[in-house]
Amino acid sequence: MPELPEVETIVRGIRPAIVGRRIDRVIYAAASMIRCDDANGSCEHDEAVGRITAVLAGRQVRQLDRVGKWMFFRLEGSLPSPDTLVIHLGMTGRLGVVPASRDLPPHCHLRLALDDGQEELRFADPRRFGELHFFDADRFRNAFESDRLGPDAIGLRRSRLAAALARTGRRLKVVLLDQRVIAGIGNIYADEILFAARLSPFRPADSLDAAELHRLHAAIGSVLRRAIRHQGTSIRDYVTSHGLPGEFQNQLSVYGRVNLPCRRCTQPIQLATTAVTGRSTYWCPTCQEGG
DNA sequence: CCGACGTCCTGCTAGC
DNA sequence: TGCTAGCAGGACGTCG
Repeated sequence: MPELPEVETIVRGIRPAIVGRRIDRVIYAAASMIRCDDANGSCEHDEAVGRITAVLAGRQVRQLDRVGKWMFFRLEGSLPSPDTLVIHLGMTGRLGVVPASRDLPPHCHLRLALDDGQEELRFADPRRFGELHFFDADRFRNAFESDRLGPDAIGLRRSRLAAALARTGRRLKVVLLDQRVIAGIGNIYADEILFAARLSPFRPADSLDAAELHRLHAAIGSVLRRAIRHQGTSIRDYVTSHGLPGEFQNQLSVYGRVNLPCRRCTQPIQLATTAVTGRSTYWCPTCQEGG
């Protein structure tokens, strides 16, 4: 589902509608989706719902950040450690600020009334792979981030990428998907990036020479930025925060193009399902070196 | 350290 | 037309 470009598109869409506004009240929060971390450790579900229901009401959203596929809603108050609401969209999550009068989507797990009650932030997720977290202090947010997230793929330094690749013999595709190494790349963009870099997904990460490393680093930036410009990739579930599909699915080089001619060399695109995490991997054996 | 595989869920679609 | 198996953009855990 949403990878970095889709989450970035949603963040850009929601930011003007939510930053600076007050959460009037928590209309609904699904117990099974919520976790929170505070000084007492991690609490889950029913207890978490009680906590966020009590704490979010009346708070202003000061900032909305993104790291990888995670969104961080920073709330004013309780300085010097603002509280943070964290949302991950999983595979099928949707997020938007909509008029409160609009019909509820199926599987809506979070509803926050904003300001005068005219609008709501809504999170819906049929498959429920998404996650909602709440932290009441920066140190919990920081611990969460350093536990699970590497540097964001946008703005990643080449030296940092080089160091991460040099220390493992895992296949390139697996490493690109590892959120602790680089945050934000998922199955679609891993394949697109490796095609753009002309590197086989099956290459060991520590086998790249300087030119190949340069190509990979450049491809990460260019593919993701291009996808953001096109509002992300809509294959089945993803829509922007305005409910519209993205456009990047029309620009894909390899993902979903099994047996179609490679746009570069016209040879058929290959699909591997079993190798590499059991997920589908699309690539061009002619253009991508070292399979 | 690494890869393979199972698990959490629901909904859509390809194929019989 | 109708049913069902298989598959899906993610992330985490376990096992060998």
